[in-house]
Amino acid sequence: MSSYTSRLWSHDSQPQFWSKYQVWEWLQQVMDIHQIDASAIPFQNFDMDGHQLCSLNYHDFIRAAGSVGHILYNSITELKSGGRYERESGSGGQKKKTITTSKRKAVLNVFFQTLNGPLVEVIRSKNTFHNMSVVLLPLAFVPKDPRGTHLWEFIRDILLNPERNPGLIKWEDRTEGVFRFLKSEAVAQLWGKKKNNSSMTYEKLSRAMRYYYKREILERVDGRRLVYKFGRNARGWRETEK
DNA sequence: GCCTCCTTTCCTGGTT
DNA sequence: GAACCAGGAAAGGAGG
Repeated sequence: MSSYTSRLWSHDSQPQFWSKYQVWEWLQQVMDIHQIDASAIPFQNFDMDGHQLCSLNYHDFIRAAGSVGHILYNSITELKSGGRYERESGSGGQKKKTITTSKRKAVLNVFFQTLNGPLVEVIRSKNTFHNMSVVLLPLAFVPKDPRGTHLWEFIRDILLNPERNPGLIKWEDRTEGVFRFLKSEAVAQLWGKKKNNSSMTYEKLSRAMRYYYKREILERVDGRRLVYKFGRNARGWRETEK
């Protein structure tokens, strides 16, 4: 009785009463169980709550999710009938995934925004699901950190939305993720404003940036002042993620 | 209350 | 000399 699926779906409300978020949870669940690549599911077609989801017929699912549609349809049909959805034991003998309640709760802290936005890679780590994996999701589906936006995300968002904050930071090499601060103190002030810290300076901000080197969110760019580069653990800045 | 994470602050020393 | 870079150390704040 500790399986991920039974924990998730046995005590939750009927799918008819799911929120949008719970629909997303369910999609995640099906992806996990069936080892489906997230890119195979067009999430934008499932921007709906449980009531709307349950009103879809088989053909709607095929239209919305293509080859994965029948899996989703079977899943939701089982859940609507009050059953627990679990993957039938296949020839591969794959183990069912498990997740603890506390981790589940961490996921439930996520909230929804609108569905417009680029696709970004999301690392599922100990704060979400038990296994480290990477999935591609619409930005609006990305779990928000309860602590708020991280500095590197703040920087990334300025780069991705230059019209909002023109002339602060610019790409030096878009494909490589290299960028340069044009107005370092102005960026620091903006960051400070966001954090309600009027004493923020570029000196302090840059120290925080340097901590990202170790975590490979940023990479060093030797010999160039005010120049940084996104590292392998920075997500959502690549054009291909849109 | 303790722990972890993510900064924030201060600092020293080096480089441009 | 100013601005920036690098990184150690300690502390703060928030969530789990």
